[in-house]
Amino acid sequence: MTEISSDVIRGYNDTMILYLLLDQPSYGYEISKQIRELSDGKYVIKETTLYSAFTRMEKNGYITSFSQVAENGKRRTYYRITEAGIQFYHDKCDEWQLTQEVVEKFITH
Amino acid sequence: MTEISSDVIRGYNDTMILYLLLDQPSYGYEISKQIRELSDGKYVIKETTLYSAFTRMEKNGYITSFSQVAENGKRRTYYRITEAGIQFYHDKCDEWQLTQEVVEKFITH
DNA sequence: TATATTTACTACGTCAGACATACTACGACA
DNA sequence: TGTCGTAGTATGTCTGACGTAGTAAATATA
Repeated sequence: MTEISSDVIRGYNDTMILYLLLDQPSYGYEISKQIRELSDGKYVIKETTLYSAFTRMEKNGYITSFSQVAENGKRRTYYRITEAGIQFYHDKCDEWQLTQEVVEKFITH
Repeated sequence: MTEISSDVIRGYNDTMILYLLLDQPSYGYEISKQIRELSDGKYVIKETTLYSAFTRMEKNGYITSFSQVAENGKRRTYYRITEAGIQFYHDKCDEWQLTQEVVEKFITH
């Protein structure tokens, strides 16, 4: 079966995460589930990939974090997208269009 | 201006090169020019990226190399795609379809 | 009640691919 | 004479993904 390799999705993990933060803050486990569901199980992000993406994006100023006790009594780290993050996300969407156009020229159907 | 980042194209450099080898053997400089032209200048592969891709793909059995003296009297290293390379290329094309479907869910237009 | 599973992470280390920088060498051309 | 185009090679660094492992609390199941 065809699978999505890490080399291919590399560079779009951040974009996917940011997309899921556009509406409201969220946290690791939730984001992970949403990526799996939205992609119909075709893509499952690794935990280490996800949490290192959070760290990187916070350092880059694309997200901010805050700790909060959830309904279930557990302490979670939530992430909120910043203005810079929104801008970055939109730039990535533009880049995706361009990438598609280019790669398509080298693909046979 | 929007540019294609190396993280995004990563995983498709090999595919692009193989595409250009489908019809006949070719060599670095020529491949490089063709990628630039076919992409309308939107993507220019770096020399180091290209030649290390040749080395990697030869090791993986996707291409074979032979040295030949060209019309201009210069010795060039040509590369020819193998059966395994053709198979790999087609697998990558399938993967591209899948990747597109997945990424699209996280992109706003 | 004991155990397994789900939730929600953190730490550490490795690897591959892209690329920056630099260098070689030859012919054409101005 | 020097620069541009052609056609590479060598070396080393960086980033993002991920393998492996461990922690800990809540919830479901036997």
